[in-house]
Amino acid sequence: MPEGPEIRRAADRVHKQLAGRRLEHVWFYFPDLAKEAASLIGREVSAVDSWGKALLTRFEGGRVLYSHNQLYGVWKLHDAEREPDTGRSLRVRLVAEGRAASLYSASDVSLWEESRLGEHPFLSRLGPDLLTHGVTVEQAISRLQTARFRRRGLGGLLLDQALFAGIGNYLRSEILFFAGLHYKTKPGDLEEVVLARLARAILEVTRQAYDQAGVTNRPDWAAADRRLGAPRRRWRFAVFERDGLPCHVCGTPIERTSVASRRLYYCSRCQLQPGSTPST
DNA sequence: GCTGCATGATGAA
DNA sequence: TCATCCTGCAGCA
Repeated sequence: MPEGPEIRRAADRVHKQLAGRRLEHVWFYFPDLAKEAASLIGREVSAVDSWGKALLTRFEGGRVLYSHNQLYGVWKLHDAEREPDTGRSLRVRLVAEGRAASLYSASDVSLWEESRLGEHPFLSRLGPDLLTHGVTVEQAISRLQTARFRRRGLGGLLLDQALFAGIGNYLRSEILFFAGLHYKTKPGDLEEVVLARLARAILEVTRQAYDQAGVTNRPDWAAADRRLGAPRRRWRFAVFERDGLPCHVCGTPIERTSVASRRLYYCSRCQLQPGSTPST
């Protein structure tokens, strides 16, 4: 569950499982944290939320557990008595009133004092979270026009967590496709109306990924692909991982390239390179 | 069994 | 921009 929307969904699930309940057992794989586990017993889990791809579990008394799943971490919810059947390595287990949440495989976990969370090396560099910080289209536009962002190509820029926290590699391709923009486009070169279209795509695609559990494809396109019996990875996205397949809008085969050392998918006809004119 | 790749991020150059 | 770390897994012997 790697990108922001999926981390948000994980946070929701852990929140529902533990929030308002008192911890009776805490286990950490990491030696530094293991020493502190006992100090959390008896505290209530006050809330679980996320900021970009970071998940924050907050405890009564101002303690916060930071965890980052990177590419492979996963939270599992279960009864305290029942060990989940997974071959993965357990990193964190929180048990409150018989209910448990276990984090597997993640390697970036740390415990913080709420008041010092601003000093966290990763969190301190994050831009606003598109889902939790209620970013508006107007705010997104003005952020894209900020001096330190406006001169950078969107392909690299969208992955920069300092712009907006939570956008990852599949959202990048999807957002650019729905905005009809090429990855080399720079926000500073865009007319107001196009910039607004980009800002809306950023917000809407991210919101849809959250609502639809990571499905960013347009519902009717996804339904059509699904009817053809395509596997999930083929109908989940509008362009991502669809290289060679026809664009849903114009039929041109989707292309794959590499931008900022990550794969990026786009339609060369719907997402024209800045300065080029459409061919007929 | 081994290799390469992954929805991520860092640090050196 | 590149190598590197983290871990799991798909694909291929």
